[in-house]
Amino acid sequence: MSDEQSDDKSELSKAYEPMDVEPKWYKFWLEHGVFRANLDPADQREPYAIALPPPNVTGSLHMGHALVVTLEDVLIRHKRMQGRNTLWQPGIDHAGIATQLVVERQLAREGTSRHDLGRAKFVERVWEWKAQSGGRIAEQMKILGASADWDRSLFTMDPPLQRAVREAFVRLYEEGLIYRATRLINWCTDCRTALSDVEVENEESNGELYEFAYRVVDADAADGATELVVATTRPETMLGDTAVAVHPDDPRYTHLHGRKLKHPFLDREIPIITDPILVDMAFGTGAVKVTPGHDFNDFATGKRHQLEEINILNLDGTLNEFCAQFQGLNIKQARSAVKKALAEAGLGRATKAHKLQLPRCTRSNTVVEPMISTQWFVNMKPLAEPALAAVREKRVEIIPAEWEKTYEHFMTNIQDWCISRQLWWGHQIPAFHCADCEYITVTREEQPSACEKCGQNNLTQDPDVLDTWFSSGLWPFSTLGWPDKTPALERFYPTSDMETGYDILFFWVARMMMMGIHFMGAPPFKRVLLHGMIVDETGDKMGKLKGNTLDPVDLVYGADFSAVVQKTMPDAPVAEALAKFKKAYPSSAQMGKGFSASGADALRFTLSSYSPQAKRIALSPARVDGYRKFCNKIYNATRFSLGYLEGESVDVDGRVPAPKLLVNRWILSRLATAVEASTAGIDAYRLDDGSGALYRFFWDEFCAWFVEMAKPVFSHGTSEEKAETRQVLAHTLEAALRALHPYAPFITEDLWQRIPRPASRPVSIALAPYPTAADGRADLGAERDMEALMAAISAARTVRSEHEIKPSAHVQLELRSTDAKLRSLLEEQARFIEFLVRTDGAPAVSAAGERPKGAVLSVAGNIDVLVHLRGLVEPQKEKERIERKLKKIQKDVEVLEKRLKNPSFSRSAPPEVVAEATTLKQTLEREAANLNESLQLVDELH
RNA sequence: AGGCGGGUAGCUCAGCGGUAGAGCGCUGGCCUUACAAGCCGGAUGUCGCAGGUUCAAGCCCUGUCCCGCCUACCA
Repeated sequence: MSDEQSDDKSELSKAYEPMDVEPKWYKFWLEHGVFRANLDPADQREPYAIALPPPNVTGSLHMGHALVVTLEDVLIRHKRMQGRNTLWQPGIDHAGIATQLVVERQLAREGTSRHDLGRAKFVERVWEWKAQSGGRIAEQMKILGASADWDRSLFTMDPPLQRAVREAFVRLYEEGLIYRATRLINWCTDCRTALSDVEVENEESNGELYEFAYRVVDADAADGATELVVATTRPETMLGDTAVAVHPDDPRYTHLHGRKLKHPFLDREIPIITDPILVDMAFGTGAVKVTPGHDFNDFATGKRHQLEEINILNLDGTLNEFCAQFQGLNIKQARSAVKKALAEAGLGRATKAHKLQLPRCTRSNTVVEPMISTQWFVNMKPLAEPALAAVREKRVEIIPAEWEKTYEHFMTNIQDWCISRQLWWGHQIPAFHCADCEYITVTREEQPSACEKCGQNNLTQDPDVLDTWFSSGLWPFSTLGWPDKTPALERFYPTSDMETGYDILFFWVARMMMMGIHFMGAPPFKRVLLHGMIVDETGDKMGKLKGNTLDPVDLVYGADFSAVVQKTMPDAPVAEALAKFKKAYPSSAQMGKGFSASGADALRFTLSSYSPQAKRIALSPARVDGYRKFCNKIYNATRFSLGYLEGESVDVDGRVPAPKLLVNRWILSRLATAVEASTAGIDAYRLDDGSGALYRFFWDEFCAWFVEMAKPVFSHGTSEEKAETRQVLAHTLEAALRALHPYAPFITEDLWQRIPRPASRPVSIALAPYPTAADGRADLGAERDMEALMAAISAARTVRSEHEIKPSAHVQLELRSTDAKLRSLLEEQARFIEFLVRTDGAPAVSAAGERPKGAVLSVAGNIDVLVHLRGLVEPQKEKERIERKLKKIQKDVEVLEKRLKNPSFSRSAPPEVVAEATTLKQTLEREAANLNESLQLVDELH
């Protein structure tokens, strides 16, 4: 088609094509600087800021990102339209381990390694990689319409942020909150680095509980003290055992108190100790081997009993020189070798199946080993207390509020944070070791010239880098220029809302809270808005292996399913991958060969429509398709409107019209309600309510009733009526597009640019004011009258439809009511009834009368609706239908009657509830009477 | 083991004290001059189970069974 080119004045095609408009408008917004925050001191507008959770530099856009972008963009666009000075601060995280692993894999493919390259060259290489592929995710966010202030975008490794990180580290060190210590930490043997507690994930797996015996030194057969059987899930760690513990009150082992055990493989004697904390008499054999070097509980036990801590592992997880013949084996090999050796020595005992939790590295999925190591730590208690108080005192609100408990639990049980990582990619710790006096100089200087203690310049920087989340914790203020007092920091700190997934509540939100309060003296945001995790249609987590990942871009641009699965499971046969995919998304079966190009707006609307209360968001492609249709609806409604507005003189000055026609008064009243609901929904972080209110308003009220009723006005109305209706149409459409803009920015901009709008409006709808109730006109009388009218029309339509009257056939309609006001309403609105019901001339309105033969009677509140159907009805079918309906009504009436007869009901229930029940019962009874009458008449129909 | 959340129409979910809702699917009829990506209709629920509070209970309380997630662990 030639009419859908980019020329604004061109005729509109019949169907909406998002791909033809979306890229164009994004460019337009950038050109007009629509997304920029204003730092001009003269700008008096109230600020509103969100720090976008910086995606990993390694990442490409997934559904989780799409959700973040959508929710935050709705918030930002809404506030921007409300006249706030908005800042949506974007950026990218350097993602220490993740990025290092990616580049290392790349090197491995080239047959080299980071050790071959050396640290400096390797880091250079990572920067190169970042320059090539690090910007991709931002581009994908733009596809979704993200209105972030891209000019301010930052990378956590950028020099200003490096400076902020050094500053934070040095201050915490000077305050004694950062310290170095040797203790048991989580060690990933694959990443070869220490991990923090939150980077370890526990996964249940089936293991075994293995029992073996230690022989007692100087065994004395007389008192039975020959051996002690211990139970363990990790036999190989016996190489590091320095005690065996029993419960002091355990009668089975009293005779062994104070005795020693002989290590079967090592020249070591192991004391038997008593410890009521470690030992549960009922579990296993009641005797626990104690390995302080490789188990957190044993470590604590060792501290209580001054036991030796022996490290039996090399950094790569193989057994070290303390392990005699087992040296060099990896843990798995060592486990079976130790068991075999124990069995051969006659020490093996029972093996029982046992479920256990394996700690795994969140990055590499490798089993994490507790290991004694010297690391840097942050003392968390003093930081956590004020962060906890801020939430308790409601200075920071967490929404949904359930998460406050989780937050509280974490903050009160918080352990010190191990922040050093044995990696090369990241912020290197600003600590310098003196070769002469071993003193550690911690400094803001990039390269200090002398040791603070001895003054010599024999300094080497600590090789470790900081946990990625250390720099992320500073994000809300480091991005604004901290530690300098910049205008941006002055204006936008604290930020307003922090919106993110609940999965990083501990990783990120808690740390920002602590750092923000500590360094800035105020929490970094006023509200924490947490959304759930996106899962597939069956509720499973998305994962490459499961073949159930969805690429947001595929939904926006459209894609064949075969292409989709080839991308997620490149190594699997297409048929197999396709089967997995269809199983994960049953609704895709209805979608033919693939996803349509739904556009960013449809995807955004979909993502806005899920309740943020839900922990899991089961994304349905069919739902996206539904919102694609909604976009088409908006498009066509505008197309219809333009047909009546273009070329006419429509007075659109932004002032609310004061129409006379009922339908016009009504739609303005509904508009007021809808835009208020949208704002209320967004403000309460219930975007599902906000978007839903507009969806229903636009489709069910504006299109289904208002536009339909405008038709007879435009064809047969007086010129005043036409002018009035044009004005209301133009006004409502313009306001509706503005209301919809935060959810669906592209289509609303495109259409808004085409329709008549007040001269005072800015260059983009994104800068236009968000509509309020004042853009409509509340009119309760109009709402009440329209409800009666719509009910009557629907009742008549139902009768028509149930009797299978062709739409082309006109019927005679009679409307009766004992209410004089209703009668005059129906007379006034006769032409609309005629048009919408397709009646043969205007319906007859009367107070009461004989019921003519061959008429079907329906009830709409206080209006009886008679449709003359002589000769058009099949009596038998009609009879069955009526009887079915009667049964239902009678049941409802019974329930109501029972309730009304109960004396306590009328005594205790509020009067309006009683009145409601009474009228309802009357209506139902009237309907039942009518149906009974119809039943009698059916026989006479033919 | 503790904590949190959930079990409502075939599916995915809203509703959280006053006649059970939405989208998709199903179904009858329509190419009615904005939209067939549409229009006008229809059907579908012992609101996990058992007790209790209340005039009134998906909604509040107690117990119970499933399903998720989180935290901490019995070696």
